[in-house]
Amino acid sequence: MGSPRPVTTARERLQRAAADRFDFAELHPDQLDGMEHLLEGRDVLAVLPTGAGKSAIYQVPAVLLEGPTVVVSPLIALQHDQQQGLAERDVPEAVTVNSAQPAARTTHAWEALAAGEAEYLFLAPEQLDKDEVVERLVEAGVSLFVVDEAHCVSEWGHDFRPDYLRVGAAIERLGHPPVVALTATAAPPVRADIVERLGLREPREIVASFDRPELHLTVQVYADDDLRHREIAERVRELPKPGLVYVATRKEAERYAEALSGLDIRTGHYHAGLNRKRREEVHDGFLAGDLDVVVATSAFGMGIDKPDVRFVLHAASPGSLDAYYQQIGRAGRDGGDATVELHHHHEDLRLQRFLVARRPKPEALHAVLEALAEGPATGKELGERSGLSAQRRTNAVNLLEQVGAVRVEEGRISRADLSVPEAVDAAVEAAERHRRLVRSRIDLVREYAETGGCRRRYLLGYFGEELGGPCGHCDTCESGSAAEHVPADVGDEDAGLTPSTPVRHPEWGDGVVLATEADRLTVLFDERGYTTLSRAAVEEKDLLDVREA
DNA sequence: CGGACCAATGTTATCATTGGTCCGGTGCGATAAT
Repeated sequence: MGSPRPVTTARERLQRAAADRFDFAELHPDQLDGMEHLLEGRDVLAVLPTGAGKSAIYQVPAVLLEGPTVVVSPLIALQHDQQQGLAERDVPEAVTVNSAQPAARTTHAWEALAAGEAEYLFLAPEQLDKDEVVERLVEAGVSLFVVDEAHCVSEWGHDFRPDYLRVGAAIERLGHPPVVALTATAAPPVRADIVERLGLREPREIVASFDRPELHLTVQVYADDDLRHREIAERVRELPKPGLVYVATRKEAERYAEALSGLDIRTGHYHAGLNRKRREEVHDGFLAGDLDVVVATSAFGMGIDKPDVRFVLHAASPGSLDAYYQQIGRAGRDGGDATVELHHHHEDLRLQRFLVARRPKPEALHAVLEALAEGPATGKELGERSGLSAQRRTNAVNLLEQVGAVRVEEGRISRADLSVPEAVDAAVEAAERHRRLVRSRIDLVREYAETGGCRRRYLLGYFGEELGGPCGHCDTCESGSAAEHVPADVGDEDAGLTPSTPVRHPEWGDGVVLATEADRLTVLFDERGYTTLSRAAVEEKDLLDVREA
C-alpha cells in the first residue's frame, strides 16, 4: 500500500470535479479531451451531437480555472436554460446579462461578477458591442471564454447578427483566455470560418461523427405546389407522432397547421411573428406531448431537446444543407427510428436565394467612413454619428475591417489609409463573394434533392465524412438507384483528389475538394463558392491541379 | 429575385398585353406607448 500519489493530473482533477460538483458519473473521452486542452490554456472547437454533453466541456474546467467564465449564447431562452441547469449543481452562481431581465438583476450580475462570486456569465454577442460591458469583463479577469451554438458565428455573423463577427475582437480585448466554441453541426468550411472569425489559435478540433443511421432519409420532388400540399397533409397523418414540419414562410406555417388540425391532428404552429406567450405555449405543448405536430419556420429548433421526435418533414427546401442537417437532427434523439422527408419544389430555392445574404447598402459603407473622418469612435458613437441602425453599422464595420479600410483597437474604430471609393468597392466585393458562397450552397440543396445516389452518403460527404458505400436504408438505396451510383474505386488518376485536398482550377482559382461521388466532385472555390464538377470532365481536361496546402 | 395579382390600356370588347405593387426567415437591444 503506497501513499497517495503526490501529483494530481489535470485529468484526475477534472474527473473529480465532474463527479463531486456536477454528478457526472463518467466523462466521455471527447469531453475530457476538450477540458484538458482548456485547462492547458489552449483553444477548442467541439462539434458534438446534442446530448453528448457539450456544455460539460466548459462547465467543469470553469470551476478549476481562477476567474469567471463568459458564455456567449444566441438566445435569451438558452441563457436561461443553462443558468437553471447550473443552479442545480454545486458550483458558484451563474448570472445573465440581457435586455429582457429587470435592471436589478443585471446590476446584481455585474456585482457578483466583480466580487468573484459568480463563476458563469451568459450573454448574447450584442452585449459585447457595448464598451462598458467589455470593460467590466476585462476587470473581472475572464479565465474561460465560451461560444455556444458556434455555427451562429458563420451562419448569422455575416449579415443577420453581425455582432457574431465581433466576438473575436472581444476575445482579444480580454487577453485571449482559452476559448471553446461549441456546436452540434458544422461542415468543414463552417468550422474553418468559425476558427478564423473567432481568432482561435491552433484549436484542438473535436469532431464526432455526423452519421445518424436511425434517420431514414427520403426525398419527394414535386412539380406542383398544390399537389405537394395535399400529399404532405396526408403523409403527416400517416407518420408516427410526434413530429416536426418545417416550412419556409410564416404564412405556410399557419396554412399547414390549419390543414393538419382539420385532419384531427393535434397541431401547433411556430414562427417569429408570434408573441412570446404563444411561442412558449407551442414549445411547452410539444415538449409535454400535448401537441403531436408543430409546423414551424426555422425559428423553432435551437434548445429543443425532445428525445422522441419520430419525424422531421420539410414541406419546403431550406437554404442550405447545414440548416437542413440541424433541423433533421432533431429527430430520433432517443436512438429510435425516425423518418426524415424532404418534399422539394424548385421554387423553394428561389425564395431562399432572395432571403439569404442580402447585399449591403453602399450608403451604409459611405456613412460609416464619413462618420469616421471626424476621428475614431466606439461602436455606439459611430451609430450616433452615422445615424445607422446597430445592425447596419456593425455589418459595415465588419466588411470595412475585413478589407482593411478600418481598424478596430480597444473597442475604438478608426479609418485606415484607403480612399472611400476603394474601401467601398472592396467591401462590396467582399460581400459579393460571401453572397456567391451562400447562394452556391443553395444549389447543393437541389443536388441533394435530385441525386440518384445514396442520400446519407451525400449528406455525410457534405460534412466531410466518407461513407464507404450506400447506406442501404434511404429511399435511393431502397429503390436501387443508389446502387448505380456507387462510388468509383479511387484509381490512380484520382489519387490526390480526396476530400480536403487544396486544388486550383484554371478559371475559378483556388479551392478545396469537399466531397467525392461516383461521377462528380464538390469543390469549394474561394471566389465562386460550392461547385460541382463532373469527374469525367476533370479527368479529361485535367481541370484540377493539386496545390500545396 | 421573380411570381402573383391587379388595374389600366389597347393589339379589344363575352379578351390580350403591359406596368406597377406586393411579398418572402432567423434575434438581439432600445424605444415608444400604455
